[in-house]
Amino acid sequence: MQGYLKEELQKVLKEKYNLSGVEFKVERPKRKEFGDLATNVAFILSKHLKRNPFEIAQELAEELKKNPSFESVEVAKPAFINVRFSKDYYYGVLKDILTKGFDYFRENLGLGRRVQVEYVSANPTGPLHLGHGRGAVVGDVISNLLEFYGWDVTREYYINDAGNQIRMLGISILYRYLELMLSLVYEGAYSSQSYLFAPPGEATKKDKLYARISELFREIGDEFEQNGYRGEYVKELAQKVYDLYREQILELPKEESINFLSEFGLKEMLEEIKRDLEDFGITFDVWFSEKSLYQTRYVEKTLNYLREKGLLYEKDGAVWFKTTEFGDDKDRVVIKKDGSYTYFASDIAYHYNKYLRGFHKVIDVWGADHHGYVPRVKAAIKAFGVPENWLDVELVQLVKLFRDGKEVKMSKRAGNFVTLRELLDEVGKDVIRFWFITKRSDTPLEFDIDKAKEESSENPVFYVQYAHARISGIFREVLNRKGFDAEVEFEFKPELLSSETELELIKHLATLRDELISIAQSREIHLLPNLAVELVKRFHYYYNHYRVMVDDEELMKARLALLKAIRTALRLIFHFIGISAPERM
RNA sequence: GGGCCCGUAGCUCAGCUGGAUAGAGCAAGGGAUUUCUAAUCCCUGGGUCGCAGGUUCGAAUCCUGCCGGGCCCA
Repeated sequence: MQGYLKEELQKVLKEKYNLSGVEFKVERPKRKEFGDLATNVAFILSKHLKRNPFEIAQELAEELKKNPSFESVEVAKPAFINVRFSKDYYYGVLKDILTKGFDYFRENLGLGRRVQVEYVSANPTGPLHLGHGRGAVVGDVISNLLEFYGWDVTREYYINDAGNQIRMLGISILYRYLELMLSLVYEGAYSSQSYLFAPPGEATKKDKLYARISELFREIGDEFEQNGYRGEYVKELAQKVYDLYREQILELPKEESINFLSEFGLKEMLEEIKRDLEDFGITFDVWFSEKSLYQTRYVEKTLNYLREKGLLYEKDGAVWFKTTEFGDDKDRVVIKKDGSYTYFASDIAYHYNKYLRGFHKVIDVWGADHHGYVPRVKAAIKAFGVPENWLDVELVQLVKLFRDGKEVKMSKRAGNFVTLRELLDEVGKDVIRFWFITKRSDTPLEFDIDKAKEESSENPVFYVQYAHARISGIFREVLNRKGFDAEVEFEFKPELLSSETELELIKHLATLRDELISIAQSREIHLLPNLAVELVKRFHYYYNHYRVMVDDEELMKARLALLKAIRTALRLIFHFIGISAPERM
């Protein structure tokens, strides 16, 4: 609808003033006296043409009036042009939605180009917390939108499996495992004959166990105290290790046992993360391992490339990357004094890898605590000669959880944060997904469990889903009582929908198409819940004021057609948000 | 100390590439049910858009300063 009017205006500008590429706004006025759409084009033109905007508006209006799709074209006060579309235009829209379904709303914005959305990418050293969950939803919804609008989307999770934190996970598991073993030895789990008796002059097996436990405690105790992961989940992992391997871990040399447990923990955590995300409706096309960048020498190659370009230098025993040449506020270390690579080094390599994989665009969804990181990664990209806007970073702020009006911070499992799983089990996927995108993602979100759960009847998620269930209910009843199946394609007379309410509803659907497109372009996904509520509000009003199942069969069919179109739009929005469309509630 | 984000109704938030009388949900008060699902609808009240300047035909929107909150870096 907006697109249509814009095109028509551009044609007029070209013919009448020989102007092209003029940027102006076409939008839905807040007050319906101002028509279906209004444009500020005359204001813009007055600057170009150096003429009175009101006169220009009048000239343009005269041209537009020739088009039968417009019922009226008026010029208002300063110089707005208010356009009203004809009924036939709207009836055409309704027919279009019924025949094309989702495709009515589609527009090929991506032109099949490849885009990568990287999101979550949480360290696999603990369960996902709420912040990760928000990032997960944001990334997923963006992906859904881009996919629908013609992009070839790759959803990717970057696994930080190379750094010291994985070793620390191993140490933490080992520490908890030692605690577990110690208590078992004390409690007598190792008190059978074979453990208690030994040939004369030799220590018993039990004593040996005890000595080994003490030895390992001494060796890793400090490290655990300083940097260990303390969440309950580490104890669970240790228990799992014990269930599988009993005391065998003690028989390994220290480093070997740490490596073994690191790998074990990594694998377990990743599986858990995968499960949590799947229950959240989120799956990835690619799980990209940081470690693989080292194994394939990608980091090395990338740094060599930079070195050849003269962008690396040594200072204080470390290797630095001249990111300041590309807009960063200071240079960054890529190889530390001790010869190890920084995270930044592998991040550069990762993004170089993304570029070489041929993505036309890359969107990184990051926690907002990484915002200081954006300039240096962008700098790296520029150093590769890649256009800066090739990468977009969506920053996602924290989620604060409230219960009984108080902030909930602690979780037994994670130690610090409430886990996504805990919230998922308590309030369910749909509610979380909906609420997590109701606010712009770069500002902190407050999530009130009581509102999300206990007052579910007043919850916008249910409000919106209820509309879908109601429509489905009507279709069921129409089939039951009248034997008419509205699910299959049927003929109808749109002109029977002649009331103001009905026409407004169709208009709204036409507008919705424009708004969804604009959301996909700007990625302002926080507007999606609003959009759903707006549409549903109109539907509920309609439901309460008009009966669909009426004796006049033609009228009934026309109204069913309208409901079907509404349901199509609703399902599409639900699909974007990733919530279910219930048949009954 | 430097940087980023935020401040709009009692609460949670839209609106911010300048545009017509600043919106929604919740909460508060009143009303609608022989119905295709009342998890609904209708009505009412509620605002110095943090404060002060500036830019211009016009500012919640752009600029500057200040106040308050969050985060990152040193």
